[in-house]
Amino acid sequence: MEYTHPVSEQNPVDVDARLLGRSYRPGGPEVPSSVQGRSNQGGDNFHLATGNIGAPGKMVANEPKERKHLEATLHEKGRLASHIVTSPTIMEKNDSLPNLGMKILSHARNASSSRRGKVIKLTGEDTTRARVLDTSSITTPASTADSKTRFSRSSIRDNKSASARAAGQGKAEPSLLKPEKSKKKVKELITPLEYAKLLQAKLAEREAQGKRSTKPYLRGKKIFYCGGDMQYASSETRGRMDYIIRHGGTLVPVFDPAEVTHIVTDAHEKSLLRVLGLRKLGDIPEHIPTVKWSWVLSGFGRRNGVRPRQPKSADRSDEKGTTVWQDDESEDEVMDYELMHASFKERLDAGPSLWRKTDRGKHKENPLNLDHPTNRGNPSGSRGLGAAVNGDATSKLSRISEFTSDKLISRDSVVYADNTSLPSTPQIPRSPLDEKAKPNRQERSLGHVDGGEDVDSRICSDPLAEFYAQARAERYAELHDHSVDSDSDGEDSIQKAPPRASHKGEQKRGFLCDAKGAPERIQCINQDVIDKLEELMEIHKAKPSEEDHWRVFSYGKAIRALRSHPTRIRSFEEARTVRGVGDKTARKIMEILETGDLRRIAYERTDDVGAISILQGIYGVGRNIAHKWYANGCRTLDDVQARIGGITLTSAQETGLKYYDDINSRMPRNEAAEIFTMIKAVAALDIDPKLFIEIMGSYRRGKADCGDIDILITRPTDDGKTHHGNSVPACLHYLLTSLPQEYYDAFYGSCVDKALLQKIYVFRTHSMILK
DNA sequence: TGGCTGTACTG
DNA sequence: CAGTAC
DNA sequence: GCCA
Repeated sequence: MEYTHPVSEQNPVDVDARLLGRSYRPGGPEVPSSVQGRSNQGGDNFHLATGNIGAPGKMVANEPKERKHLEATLHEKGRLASHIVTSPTIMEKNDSLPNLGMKILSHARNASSSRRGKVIKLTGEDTTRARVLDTSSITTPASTADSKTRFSRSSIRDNKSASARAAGQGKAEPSLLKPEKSKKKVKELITPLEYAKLLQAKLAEREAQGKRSTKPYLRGKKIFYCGGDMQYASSETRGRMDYIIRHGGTLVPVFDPAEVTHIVTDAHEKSLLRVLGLRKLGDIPEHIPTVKWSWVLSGFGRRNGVRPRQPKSADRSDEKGTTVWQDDESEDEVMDYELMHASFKERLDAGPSLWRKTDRGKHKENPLNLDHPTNRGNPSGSRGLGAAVNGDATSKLSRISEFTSDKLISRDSVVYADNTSLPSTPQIPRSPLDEKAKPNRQERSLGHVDGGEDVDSRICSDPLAEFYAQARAERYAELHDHSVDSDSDGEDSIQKAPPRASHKGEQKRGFLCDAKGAPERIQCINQDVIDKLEELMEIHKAKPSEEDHWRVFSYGKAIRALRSHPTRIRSFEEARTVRGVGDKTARKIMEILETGDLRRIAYERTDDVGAISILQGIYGVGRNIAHKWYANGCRTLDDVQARIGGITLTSAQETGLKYYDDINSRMPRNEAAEIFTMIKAVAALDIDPKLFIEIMGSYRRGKADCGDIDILITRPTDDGKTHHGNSVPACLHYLLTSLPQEYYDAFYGSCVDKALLQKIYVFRTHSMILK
């Protein structure tokens, strides 16, 4: 059977299907219907047979002069960092599988993506360009670190200590029951319940007399107080009960969920539960917060009408060193948020939720308002500490991948256009990339890597142009199929807008990268909510506990679901309908909708979070290592570099540190294309012209920027050669080692084990997982 | 109440 | 085996 | 933190 190139023009191959491993059986020409169904014309002739690949000599032998250019350019580009990714999953492990996969991470910062030449003829014309590699090594993201760390628990502590002071004063005040003080001897015997009743009675009496408490900031709070033990009220307990009454609170002697608004206790969980007659904390109704005594005190001496707020970042105190509070609505909100004084972490969120309170109409019609300040910008990628992807490179890109939005496929319908809208004129290569005049070599038929110099035969700005239509089709398909998957890049923040989405008279576009020019549009309708939840999730990522770990898991799920939620969420109930959003998250969502903020974020953002996040940003450093290092005194990348605390790094971590910024940042799409093109050329020129090498992953899915470059390598076997033996591994090895040293370092040296090369691995991109 | 994707490399 | 990455 |  004759080998037909997989991506021949008439037959855009379904790479996904191929990767799924069903399509290619050694020696088996038949193509599963699944593949046929998805490939344009049904007859996918691509198959792989066993045999042997070309002589090793061939793979290393030639050293075309172009190669030097490539290397020089690659080098110059300062691209780097990565590892081979093996993704075993798809098929039963099968050594005969022909696919190799590798990922190249890259960084975007220096991307002088405007310059682009023919694949082969990259001249050294701009050697003056900054060599990022040299400068990018250890960059302490001081600003980031700073802003992250400074906003910390200290503010909470401040509150607490203030509270403590207030507590002293509170206790110092004369007892409400002073007259009864005479029964001093008996006081040891009074139970809290009795004492509470006594106090209430006294209060009623006083009120009957028209006396009023001076600062009744606790008015309306129906408090069940639980001291350490409930046998007898200690003097402390009595003092506190006293205090509560004095400040307008209501002491509820017997716990009644229907009446009590707050449970105040500093006791242990067990004591409280015993007193309440409950078995676990979860049995306490959600609407009743369990708070520490410090919460009660938090309103002491506070100016009325002013609510404390977790001061934001740097400007949290003025010159006088006093904390700047921010005014907020209600008069009665003069106390700390309950969650700031939660007695039990498990019940942090318990309490009267804001949105219920405000249901009473206090709030403006805000909830339905769509124009919340969308804190856009840093997509807070999982590692979000790296240099931000520069937006202008990305925006420049927006034009590269335009194509008609009509139904998929026919590759001839793929057009390139400038920023004016476009008819299908396959002739206008006006990509910014081409500004410097070098039309990129572009084979229409993707797989063709004929070592020849057929450069220039095609003009196209994007090596993968052919795939756009298909990718677009995939997206389109996704739209009609709700099994939305996430993107492991964490980059899937694109809204899956209907393909028709037109905007400002601009051409309809199919990819998010195309839409990049219309930033406000590509965001989800619930973007503000998502941002906040993501922020909280990022914080939890830096926490050590299992609990937090799963919380992150959960938030992630909820956030993904929210992204594809088509409508603006306006009610708790609606939020709950989203898969993955439970009661807690729904409440958080409502809080965000109503206030634009999420108090829990401030609460969780403790001192260590910022530093831990930074440490975790190092490739090879996860939760545990990060905390270990933190405990050893490391706070910054410099600390790590200095091996503060005597920490040791694995080789992967060293590399991760060295290329911190690179790994943590994304490159604009065209840069990925550039690198890929070079790699592809190396593969063709130096290794084997028959190699089928294609770019996958986020690039293929049309993202505007890429965190890495996913590459699929395989080889047709129509010539009877195989992937077995040393050949393919050698190919890969050669490919890798042909990269400039810097690449090799990070890319190969650190993360790749030789063992990897002993086998043939399969790489799959995320988009394939689901179907 | 237990489970949360699943696999492979490093040390 | 624990830790990490994808 | 969610879900079955």
